[in-house]
Amino acid sequence: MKQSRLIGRTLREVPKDAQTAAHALMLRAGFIQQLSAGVYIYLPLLHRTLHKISQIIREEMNAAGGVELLMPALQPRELWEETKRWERYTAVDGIMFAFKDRRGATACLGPTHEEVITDILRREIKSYKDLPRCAYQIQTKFRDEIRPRFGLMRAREFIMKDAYSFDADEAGLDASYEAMRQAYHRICQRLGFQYRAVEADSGAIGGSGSQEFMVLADTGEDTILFCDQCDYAANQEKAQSKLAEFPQDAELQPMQAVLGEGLIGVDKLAKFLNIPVWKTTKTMLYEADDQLVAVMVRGDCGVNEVKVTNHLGCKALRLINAEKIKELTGAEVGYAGPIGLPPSVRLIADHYVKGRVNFECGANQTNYHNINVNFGRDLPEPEFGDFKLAKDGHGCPRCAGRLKAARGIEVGHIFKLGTKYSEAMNCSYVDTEGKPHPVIMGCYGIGVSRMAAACVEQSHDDKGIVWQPQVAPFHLHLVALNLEDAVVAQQAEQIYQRLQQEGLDVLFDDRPLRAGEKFGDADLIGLPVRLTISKRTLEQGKVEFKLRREPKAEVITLDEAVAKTRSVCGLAGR
RNA sequence: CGGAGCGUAGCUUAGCUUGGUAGAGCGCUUGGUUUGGGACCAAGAGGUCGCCGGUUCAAAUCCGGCCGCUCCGACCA
Repeated sequence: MKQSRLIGRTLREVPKDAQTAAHALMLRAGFIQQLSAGVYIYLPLLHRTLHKISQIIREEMNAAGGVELLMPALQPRELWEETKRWERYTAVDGIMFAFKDRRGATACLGPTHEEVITDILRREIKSYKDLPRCAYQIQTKFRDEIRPRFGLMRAREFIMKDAYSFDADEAGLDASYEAMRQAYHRICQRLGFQYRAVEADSGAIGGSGSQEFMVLADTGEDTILFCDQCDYAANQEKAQSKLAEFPQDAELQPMQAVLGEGLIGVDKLAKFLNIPVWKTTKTMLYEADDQLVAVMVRGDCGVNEVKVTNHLGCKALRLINAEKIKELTGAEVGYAGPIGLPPSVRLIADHYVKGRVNFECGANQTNYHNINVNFGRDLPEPEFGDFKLAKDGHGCPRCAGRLKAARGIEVGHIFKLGTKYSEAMNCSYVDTEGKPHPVIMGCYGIGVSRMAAACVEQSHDDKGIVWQPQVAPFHLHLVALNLEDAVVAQQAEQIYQRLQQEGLDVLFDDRPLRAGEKFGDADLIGLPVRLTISKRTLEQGKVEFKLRREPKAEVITLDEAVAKTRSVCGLAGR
């Protein structure tokens, strides 16, 4: 492609909306433009990269037994009513773009495609002989995110690869899931990511297994935890952890309410009461759908709302507001405790709240804290479960190691779905005895446009993007100087043709600009190889070859440059 | 959803407090000198100051409404 024909000019200054390095670089280098909040134009350079990423994904999906199709983005409400997800996605979470068409029928722009694919397959599958099946598509998805962020990282319209597997039994699902898991690893490896696969929460979607593929980056929106000794790794929503346990008092002390004004925060509180922080207790009040719930965790921990949501089986869980807290506890925020709550409040507690003798908790009275509280004597034992948020420094749940925290960009997520959709939508098959069974499903997503952003996030310097050859929009940047010289211009054109004949993707900077501007743009765009030709190099019968990731250039023959470029870009030699 | 901020030329912005009909840098056009890391000189083009309404002799500026965009919050019990 001739750069004089390219759409998407480079910008010298950083657009003010850019929040991360990758976002700023994509805007400045002419890869994206914002059309509205969380909606981006994919300019030609990015379009080519998206195509290359998609192609790698296709190859791995096909190798894993997937077949590609393309489903409508526009979906009817009725399908979503079948799985009871319409209300959740519109009214509860509000994540779906929904509207009425001219006939008054309600439709939506698909945020995901479980309903549509299940509809297709329930007409396709009759017998166990029709299984397994795995379908995938690469398509634009729409999600009305609460807060679009970081350019392509969290957009409201984005490109996703979604795959769905259909099996007759659990063993089949396991095999399908495993094939996808391996394909995902290969995709991440081929894209050159520094990444980790982590255990993830499968949430209300249900199912028995789920993993996320996280590209490691400080700007990542998710926190992951991994063991420094074994291979345990999980996202924070899912992560379990062990806490240090402490020797307990031999005797129960009398419970007592202590006045301690304005002690917000467990560290201050523990210091004031002269007790260790682990003896303090946080009691958080939530509204779970229309039920009130109090969650107790040890004072040095936070509540993992995902774990609580799963335990309660509720749709929405949110902290209640200050007024309501006062109404329920009779105290200002900060003094809630388990004793004396109205019976309408369901009390649950983290495992590590248990087993403590003479612990502290809020007294449900402003400025008062109960000390020397004990289950059994002062209050009945609540329901126990794993409700705490795992953190850096906690113990590994599998071994004696410690958990470390890191930030990650979720580029892929694989799920065992089970029969949630197949049962709701009656997608079944008959076995060898003619008995019907619901099909067992899995679903597997990759954020294609997010992967492009992750590539830039992981590979850039102060001058611009440093593309990995396999996803770069072009293999090489042919930068021609001295184009006012007719001989140079003609030879540049010939070299451009020759490089293309060699099977290389070439961006030919044929613009009549000064060297500095051209080199600046080349660094910004970040193609793996830069070939410079000028009066000077052509007089020597050579070209200047430079790798984007290396500081130095060398002057070599065109043949050598072609061979080196092919090698750098992983193309077979000729 | 709650809170905050912003909206002036393609981009980055000054001007707004204290009303008097808009200025800069980059980019763009033309001419000239330059020509391997964003050069210089000269002359230009380009703005309904987000939209609607109000106050006023007069509004980018003050007031109200709307729209758009951005940021922050959802460990505090």
